[in-house]
Amino acid sequence: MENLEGGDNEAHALPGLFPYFSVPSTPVLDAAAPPSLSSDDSNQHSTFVTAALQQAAASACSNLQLPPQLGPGDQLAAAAATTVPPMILPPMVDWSSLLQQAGLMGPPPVMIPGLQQHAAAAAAVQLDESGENDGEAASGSSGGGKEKAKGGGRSGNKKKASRPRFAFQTRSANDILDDGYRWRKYGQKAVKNSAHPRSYYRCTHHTCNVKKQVQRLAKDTSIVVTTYEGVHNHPCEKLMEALSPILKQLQFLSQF
DNA sequence: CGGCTTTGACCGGCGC
DNA sequence: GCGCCGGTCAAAGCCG
Repeated sequence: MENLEGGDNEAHALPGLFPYFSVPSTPVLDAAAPPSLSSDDSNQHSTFVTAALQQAAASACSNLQLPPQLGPGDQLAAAAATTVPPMILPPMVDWSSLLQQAGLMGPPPVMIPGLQQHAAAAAAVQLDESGENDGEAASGSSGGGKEKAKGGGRSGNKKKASRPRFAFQTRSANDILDDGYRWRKYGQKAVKNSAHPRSYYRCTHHTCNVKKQVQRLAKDTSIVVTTYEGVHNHPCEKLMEALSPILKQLQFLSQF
């Protein structure tokens, strides 16, 4: 495992997937070797998004033409804003046109230079697998999940439908990356062949069924592997919070 | 008091 | 069929 060149400790936005990170962490470059989270490969559907995305995110930050009132810290938020999938943006604001007018975003769909290949690959995984059971997220599992477990109405679901999963590694002392979303921990399990337990989190948003698993690599405990399952169907709260003053300005300016 | 974490138990999938 | 293992539930406790 190698650190990203330069070993920057900046937070990194993972375009379209993980729009907001505020916890300093070092992304891990070695994308060729998916983390062995467990003895079996239960993450066979995972797409490991590492170097390319982080590089792209970094270049996106540096390429952005930002208004003078934006500090370096805001660059990340702005960069993230350019990469948030349209589906998670609030409907009341024409974000893309606003950002476009401000020079923060190119014509949709947004693609960061250098990212196309990997993002497309990731998107392909999403499309392929989410097609099966997109309804699950919509119907919500808050009730369904319960029924699935304790004896209850276990009728239909024979095979657990696969959902789009994305995993990435960060070198960080913190297990929990602040990705802007709110997570509720619902389980922790000791994993075979690993001294560190795996933690299970679920997005706290009512209609969102995204889950994530967090675990430290057995071979290199300084590396945290975060696996996201599903796609958020709501805005990133912290991102929106961070962007709201900027967007108010943009809205104001767009009137002229 | 609401939201969150902890933790033991339960369940299904899978390999043998 | 059995046992192992990963994933999830849910009660209990903690915390602001």
